Amino acid sequence: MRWSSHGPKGRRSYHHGNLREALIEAALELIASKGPAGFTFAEAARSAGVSPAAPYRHYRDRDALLGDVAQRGFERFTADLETAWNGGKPDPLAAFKRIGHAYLAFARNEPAFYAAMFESGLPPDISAELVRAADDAFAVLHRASEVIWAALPQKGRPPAKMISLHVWALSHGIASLFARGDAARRKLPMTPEDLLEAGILVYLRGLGYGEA
Amino acid sequence: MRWSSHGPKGRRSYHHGNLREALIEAALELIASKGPAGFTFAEAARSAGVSPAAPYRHYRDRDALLGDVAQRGFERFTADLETAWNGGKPDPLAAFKRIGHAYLAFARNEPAFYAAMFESGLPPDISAELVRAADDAFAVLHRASEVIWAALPQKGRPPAKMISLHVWALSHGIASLFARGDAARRKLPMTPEDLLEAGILVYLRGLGYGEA
DNA sequence: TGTACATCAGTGAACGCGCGTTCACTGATGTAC
DNA sequence: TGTACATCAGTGAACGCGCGTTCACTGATGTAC
Repeated sequence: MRWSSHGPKGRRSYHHGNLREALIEAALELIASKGPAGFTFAEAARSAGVSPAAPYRHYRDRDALLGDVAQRGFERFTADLETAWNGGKPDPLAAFKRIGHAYLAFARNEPAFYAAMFESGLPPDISAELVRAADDAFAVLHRASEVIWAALPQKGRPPAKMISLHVWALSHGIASLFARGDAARRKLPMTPEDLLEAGILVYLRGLGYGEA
Repeated sequence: MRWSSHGPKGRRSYHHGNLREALIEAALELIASKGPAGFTFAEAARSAGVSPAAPYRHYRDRDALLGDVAQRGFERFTADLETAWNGGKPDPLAAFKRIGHAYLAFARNEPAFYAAMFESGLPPDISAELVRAADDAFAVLHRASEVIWAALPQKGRPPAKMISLHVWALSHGIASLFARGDAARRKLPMTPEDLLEAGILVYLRGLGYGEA
C-alpha cells in the first residue's frame, strides 16, 4: 500500500493512494445516512475528496462499487458468524444460538453493509466474487447445522441443508423486520434476540433435538 | 368518481378525473421495473400523462405517494391473508399453511407492492393509516395463531403473539430471500413453499401441536 | 331552470441543482538499462 | 547510480439530462339562489 505524502495544507498529494478503500468508506456512510438509494457516485467521490472522474479508475459504475461494498459486507459477516460459532464450543446449542445473535447484531450494527448485501436491489450474482462471499457466509450456518443435525434422532430428520435454510430465514426475517439499524425498524414487544432464541428452541424441539 | 369525457384525439380532457389512482399505478410499474429507488415523481406524472406539477395536487412529495402505495399494498395483503385463512376452514393447520403460501405468493406476484411495503426505506410509521394497514395484516396472522395456540398443550406454551411473530418472521425471511419477484431473488434447491411449510410443521411440532 | 360565482384540478414555462460521463491533460510512481 | 520513459491515478472543465419545485394561469366542475 502506498501512502502519499501530505502537502503543505494537510491535503493529500496528487495520488490519493487509497482511493478504493476511501470510496467504500464513503459509500457506507452515505448508505447509512440516506439508504442504498441515496448514494451517488459523485457524492462518494466528493466525500473522498477527489474529483468526480476519479472513481472511474476503480469502478465501472455505481453498481460495481455497490457490489464491492456488498462483497466486503459478506466477508465481515462470515467472520462474525465464524467467531460466534467458535467451532461449536462449549456446546453446539449455545454456539448455534450465538450465530443467531451474531446475525441480529450485524443487522443492527452495520445497517449500511446489511442494506448493500440484502436490500440494494442488486442481483445477488452480479459478480463471481460476490456469489462466493455470500456462499461463504451461508456455509458457516450450514456447517453449524450439520453438527446439530448429527445429534438429531434419525427417524424423519430433514436434511441438514434444510435446517440451515430455516434458521437463516428465521434470523433474516427477524433481523429485517425488527432488528435493523435504520429507520425502517418495526417495534416489537420483546428483544429480537429473545424472539429469535425462542424460535430456534421451539424449532429444534420440533426436530427432537436433545431427546434421549 | 368523475370520468372526464375524452377529447377528439382520444386524450383525456383538462381534468384527469382519476389522477390519484393513475399515479399509484404508475408508481407500481416504475417500482416493478426499476426498484423503489428508481421511481421519481416526475416520471410518475409523465407516465400518467400529466404535467410534472400535477401530482402536487394529491401528494406532498414522493414519500407521500410511496407511503400510499405501501398502504394499499398492506390492504391488499390483508385481504389475501384473510382469504387464505378462510376462518380456519376446513381445519386450522391447513388454513395456517395457506397463510404462509399467501405470504410467498404476494411477495412473488406483487414485487412492487412488497418493495414499497418492506424495502422502500420509509419509516413504517410515516402515517397513521399506514400503521393501521400494516397492523391489520399482522392481525390476520395473529388471530390464526390464537386458534392454533388454543389447541396446544398448556404446559409451557408461549404466548400466541410470539407464535405469530415467529411465523411472520419465517415467512418474511423466506419471501425476502427466496420468493421475491425481482432480480434479487436467491436460488434455492427446493420451492420456497416447501421450505416454509416444512419449517412451520417442525415449529408446530416443537410446540406440541397435534399431540393427544 | 339558468346563471353567477367559487373552487377544484389541471397546465406549461421556468429555475437551480446535482448527476453521470467524457475528454485531453498532468503529476507521481515504477522500471529498464 | 542516474536517467529516460512507460504507466498509473489523478485533475478539472465541460456536456446534456432529468429531477424537484414554484408560479401565475385557466379550463372544468359544483352549487347557491
